[in-house]
Amino acid sequence: MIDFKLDPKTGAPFYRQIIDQIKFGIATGKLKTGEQLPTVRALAVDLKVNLNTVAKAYRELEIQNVLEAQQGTGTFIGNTEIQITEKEKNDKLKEICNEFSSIAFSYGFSTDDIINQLQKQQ
Amino acid sequence: MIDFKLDPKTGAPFYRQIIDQIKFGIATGKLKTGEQLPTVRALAVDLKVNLNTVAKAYRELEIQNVLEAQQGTGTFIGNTEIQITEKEKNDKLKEICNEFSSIAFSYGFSTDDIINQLQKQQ
DNA sequence: CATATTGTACTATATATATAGTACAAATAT
DNA sequence: ATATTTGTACTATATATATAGTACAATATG
Repeated sequence: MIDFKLDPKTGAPFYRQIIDQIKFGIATGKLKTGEQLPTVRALAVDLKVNLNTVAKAYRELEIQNVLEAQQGTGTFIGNTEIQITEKEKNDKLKEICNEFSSIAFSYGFSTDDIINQLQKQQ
Repeated sequence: MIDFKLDPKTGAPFYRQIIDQIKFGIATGKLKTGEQLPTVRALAVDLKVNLNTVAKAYRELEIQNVLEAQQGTGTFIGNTEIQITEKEKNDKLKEICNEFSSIAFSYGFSTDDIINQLQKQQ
């Protein structure tokens, strides 16, 4: 289970921070297919936010087929495998990398800084 | 001069992203004391945001004694040294990389995919 | 069966953010 | 002097975010 944390300083909306952490949790293997997430009410209490804020995050991820929600039971990590072509994948990767390196550059970081950090993360 | 960039997807307010980039620019030596920033109108056009949004960022930084504004002339980097610790710099890089990789992961890319693409870009 | 739990769906309200438009004061340029 | 540029200061409006409160439907539990 993820140790959810909200940071008001970033300016990023709470519901988006929740979304991010779930996605990252799945990506890094901390959250696995079929695993149950905290209930909307439990996570709301835990993070000291409103029930609606958690529900919004879960709803958004359900629309993206990342989560599967069952009324009366709970919300679970889905089993999403999206089929896309190699070219589409590569274009997307380029797009993401371009966007993020330009952001990192605007903060004065170099490509090497990014690469070093990414290697530490894995 | 900084190459300002705004990212709507992060959820961080534009004015705060501008503040952040100026502070980092000073901290990393890209912006030096006495240097003139773009006029509020010029930067607003450049970033495709409202004049008020840039003005808000500049105003905030003037209150913090980071910038000095002179009506009719322009806005300049003040002489107060911004101390950004290595830890703060590293945290920012981590934050960017986390956001970066979580998005890339949600598209099915691995850290190696990202690193390879970044190295191609260089 | 009845009850509790869980996700869902509303309304209402408050605050923050961003835009649009306008206007003015101070400094500069012509 | 006059006009332009620049920062500043408003009003008004729209949207996004978050909270509070309430209620309901589907499922699980006793």
